Amino acid sequence: MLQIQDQSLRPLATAHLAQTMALLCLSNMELRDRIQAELAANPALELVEERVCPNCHRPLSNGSPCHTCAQRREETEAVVFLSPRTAGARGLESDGSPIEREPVAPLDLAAHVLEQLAADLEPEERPLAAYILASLDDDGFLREPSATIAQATRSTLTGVGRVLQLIARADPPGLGTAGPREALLAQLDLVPMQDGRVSIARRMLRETFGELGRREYARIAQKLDVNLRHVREAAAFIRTNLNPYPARAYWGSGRQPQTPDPIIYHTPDIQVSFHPSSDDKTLMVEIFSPLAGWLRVNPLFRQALPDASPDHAEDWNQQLDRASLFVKCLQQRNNTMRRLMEILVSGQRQFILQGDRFLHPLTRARVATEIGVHESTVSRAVSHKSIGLPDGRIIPLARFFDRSLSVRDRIKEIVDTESRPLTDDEIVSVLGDEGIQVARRTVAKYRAMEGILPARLRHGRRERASPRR
DNA sequence: CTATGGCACGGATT
DNA sequence: AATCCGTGCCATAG
Repeated sequence: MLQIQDQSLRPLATAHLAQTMALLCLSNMELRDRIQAELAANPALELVEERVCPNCHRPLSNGSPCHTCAQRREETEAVVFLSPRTAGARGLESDGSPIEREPVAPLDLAAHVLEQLAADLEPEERPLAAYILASLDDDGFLREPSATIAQATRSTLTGVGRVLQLIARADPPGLGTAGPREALLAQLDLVPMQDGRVSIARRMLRETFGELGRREYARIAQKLDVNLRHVREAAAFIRTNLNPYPARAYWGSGRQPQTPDPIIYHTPDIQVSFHPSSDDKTLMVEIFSPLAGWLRVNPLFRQALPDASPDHAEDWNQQLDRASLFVKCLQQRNNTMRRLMEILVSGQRQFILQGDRFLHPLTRARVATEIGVHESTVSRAVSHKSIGLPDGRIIPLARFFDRSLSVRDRIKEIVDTESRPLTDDEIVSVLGDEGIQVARRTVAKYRAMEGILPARLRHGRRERASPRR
């Protein structure tokens, strides 16, 4: 008897493991879809929408985290818990990073561009150019199809095309294009140095624009059959050197501090913030749940089981097993995520609070031994997850394991504060003085990753302070 | 001649 | 086993 039970349990155990692994590498959004699919397919599974704390299952009055769970363990520096708040899709540009619309007065912009084009425009093209510039929206895009414009201004289609080309190449580059993608492409054509990074960037914009917006670099690398590192470099290049909304560009003295991440599609899977208790030393880490509510095996289904007709009994049993397995796997996933985050936030506290420079070197293998799981488990737990930091930034969880981030951050600062463009070799020695030993070639790579142009091309950029001359 | 990017290699990481 | 990362070497642009 026992033998039989044992044998029937063994495949269950491996199934358990396999499914836990499969669930572990899903992001919150993916997990939500997965759960919904399971709910639809399996009547034995039930979603209880009652608001309870996912940690202790005590009822919650409002939507806030369970305070008994969030507040216990006063002495620790971080509290990690599963949050009853759900992470769903969010509006394109709602909270988080307020996008300040800096409405460049359309007239000024138009005048500025017209001035530049004066030399290249045939006299009879001037009204056409003016018409186009006046039709741009706040972002600098042209919503009207060329044909309509040609009709309205009594010009030819080719004429419109020619003027559009000129406008797109004028000072805020990318004006008059159909959208962010086209604007970026137009700007890309103007980059002085056409190297591999630029051509990858171009392909990324052309073929995998959606993935780029979602930061799915791995998928892009796969689709384009390019090294992942090159994809990252190209993405960084786009981010720092191009502007998806041409009319919002400041070509003034102040860099563009508000451009970094205008495209945020999701809430993070995890959010770390300051604990609301009086001292602000304690961090609070919420692991968002994918759905509002919690899953369990439907008790009614279980009760009904003995009454099942013989031909259904088999099916029902199977569904029941499947449902309880699924619930267990989810619990396991939660457990692993919680332990992982405990290690991460306590080990990388400085990084979270003070920025990239303070990321300590950390490997997945070390974390794995620390929490006593296989390293591939850690790998899965970390992948495809994003985490929101107290300062509002949303970064991939995998960045906690980026070995070169702190050095790259330092290089960025060196370049930002340099009085004259420093060569890579000079940067090497500056870093050396600070005790950071890296090869010249490595500095070049990091520079590329950050989208920083080489010293020679860093000269007089961004000095167009005012449109007037 | 100098600064920099491409390629490729070996060791570490996943 | 596959992939990533730091580096050295070499070609090339300026």
